[in-house]
Parts: sequence; structure tokens; C-alpha cells
Amino acid sequence: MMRINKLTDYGIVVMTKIAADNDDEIHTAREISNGTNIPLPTVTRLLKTLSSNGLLDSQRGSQGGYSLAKSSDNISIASIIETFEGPISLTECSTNACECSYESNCSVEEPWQKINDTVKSALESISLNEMAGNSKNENLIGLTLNYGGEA
Amino acid sequence: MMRINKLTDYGIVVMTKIAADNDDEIHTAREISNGTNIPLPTVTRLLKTLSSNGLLDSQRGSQGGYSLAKSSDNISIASIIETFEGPISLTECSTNACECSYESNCSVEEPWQKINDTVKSALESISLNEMAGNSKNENLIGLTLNYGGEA
DNA sequence: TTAAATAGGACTAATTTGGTCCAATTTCTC
DNA sequence: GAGAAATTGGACCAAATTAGTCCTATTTAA
Repeated sequence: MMRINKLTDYGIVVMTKIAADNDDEIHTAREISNGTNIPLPTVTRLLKTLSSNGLLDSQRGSQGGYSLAKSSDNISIASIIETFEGPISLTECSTNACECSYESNCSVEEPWQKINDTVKSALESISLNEMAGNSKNENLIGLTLNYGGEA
Repeated sequence: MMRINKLTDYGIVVMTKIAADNDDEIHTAREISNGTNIPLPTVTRLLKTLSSNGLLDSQRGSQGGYSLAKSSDNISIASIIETFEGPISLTECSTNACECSYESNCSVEEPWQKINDTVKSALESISLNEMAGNSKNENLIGLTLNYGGEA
């Protein structure tokens, strides 16, 4: 089905929630769990991952919690996805080290890299802020993705 | 890792092989297996799926085999992916009937639909012919994907 | 000192995916 | 008409991935 993983999806929901509520305030795992209906154990795991990858700042101890590490304008959906799933690549062949065994067919390698770049660009162009509905999606209007390529 | 499934990947390899060899000729499963190094049982399964979804024509019996149902110009990568994985949607929420339980957060629904459309457009714009390296990728140069959207 | 948080990791159950195989049917050729 | 060469349709199992939970340690404010 070519889906992102459920946890990634939840991760985006969590980030969106934080961005939509109060950019600057600190949010606890419990708070976010209540606000999203995602079970607490899962939320804590998501937050840990987001924090250790630099998308969230964390504050330990009483009165601690998590907050956005950057402005929501500067956090792309791509960066959240990559936090949970690693580099965006639709096939093995679209990474540099293509080790697939069907060498004779790796004519498909170059097209895949381009397809991949296109998808990646699309995901990089959406900010968390837009996800949260805080902007008027101004950046999205007329966005041009140039697939391009020297023939 | 946000990958398409391996079988989907193989499916594209198989289609590319057929397109690259001889558009019009008929190819047997055995032939394609030999040409791609993908095991015969797997190839037969791929071909059955491709055929029952209308991307390949099949001819039973001795001297039978498979051939492209349409010109390779008119077969998109998206259509091959959808053959194996169903409608392209990165999340459950990007389909019409969003039944996720986190209703309060379905503010993300609309952005996801747009993201999805963008990815889908990207995949629809690549033809099998281009994949097979038969064209000069003319269609790809300057391809514009308009994410757009009324704010 | 205690309570409220995050940090880090182990662990298991559930689901999905990959791959193989078999019996039935069709069609060409001899 | 017989046999060989194909596809058709489906069942089946093993492997890999994913989702979700839990426990213990550490940090910090009150």
C-alpha cells in the first residue's frame, strides 16, 4: 500500500499537536497523549525518538517536557518522516549503494533516483506549520517541483 | 523506510524488461525469469497480477505468453505500483474514508491529501517507456508538478 | 525527600510480506 | 487425438517487519 508506518503517522500527529497548541510552551507526554488519544506508552516512545533526532528539545525532571527545537516553519514533513524511517527512498536502488542482484536491469536505477528526488522534494516542501493549519499555505500555492533531468 | 514492496519493485523490473526487449512480441514467464534473474515462481505470480489488472495481455497454451496491453508510452509507473499495492496513499487519512480514531487531529487530513496528490502526480508522470530508457526523457524535462491549493 | 518528568532499552505479539507449490485449463503442433 | 507448453487461480508457510508495552535509571523542581 506504499504507506508510511503507523508510528511515523502518529509522530506527525504528535508534532502537529505540539505546533498547533502553543509553539513555545513545554508539553508533557501525558498531555499529548490526552490530546491525541494515542496511548501514553506509544507517545513517550515517539517523543523520545523525536527528541533524540533533534526535532524536539526535552527538559527532564518535574515541570519538564518537550518543546519544538525549531520554529514550525522550519520543520518539514520530510524531516519527521526521516526521523522514524531513515532516508526517503522508494526502492533499494534509489540509494547510492544499489546492491540488488538483478544487475542486468539496473537501467531502472537512474529513473528511480529521479522519482525519488521528486517525492522527497514534495515532502520537504511541506512545513509543520502548514500541517498545523497555522499558515495560509502561502508557500504551497504554485509550488513547482522540477523533475527535470539531462536526458 | 517508506519503500514500495519488493514484489512491486520486481513488477516494475519485469515490465521494464518486456518494454525494453520488444514491445510487441510475446514473452513467456520462463524467458523473463531468465532475463531478470528473478525466480520463476515469483515471476509467474507477478505476471498473473499484471495481466489480471490489465497491464499485460496474456495468451494461453503453447506459444502463449504475455505482451504489453498498451504502448509503453501509456503505461505509468503509478499504474504498476497501484496494481500491486492498491491506491497510492501515504496514510490512511489520505483516502476518502478516514476512520482513524484520533478524530480531534484530523486537521492533518487535508494537508495529507495534497501531499498525496503530489506524490501520485510524480509517479503518474513517469512512463514505462522512460523507465526502459527508450526515450530521451523528453517528457521529463521541465516537468512541473503543481502542489497548489486554495488556502 | 518526594513527586514528576524524560532516557534508554528489552521484549513480545501481531501483521505483513515474500516466496513456493499444486491442480486446472487452454491452445498449438504433430 | 495426444502431448507439450503455456497461463490461471488459489492455498500455503516461513521470514521479516511493525506495533505496542513495560521496566529501570536518571534528572530536576518544589
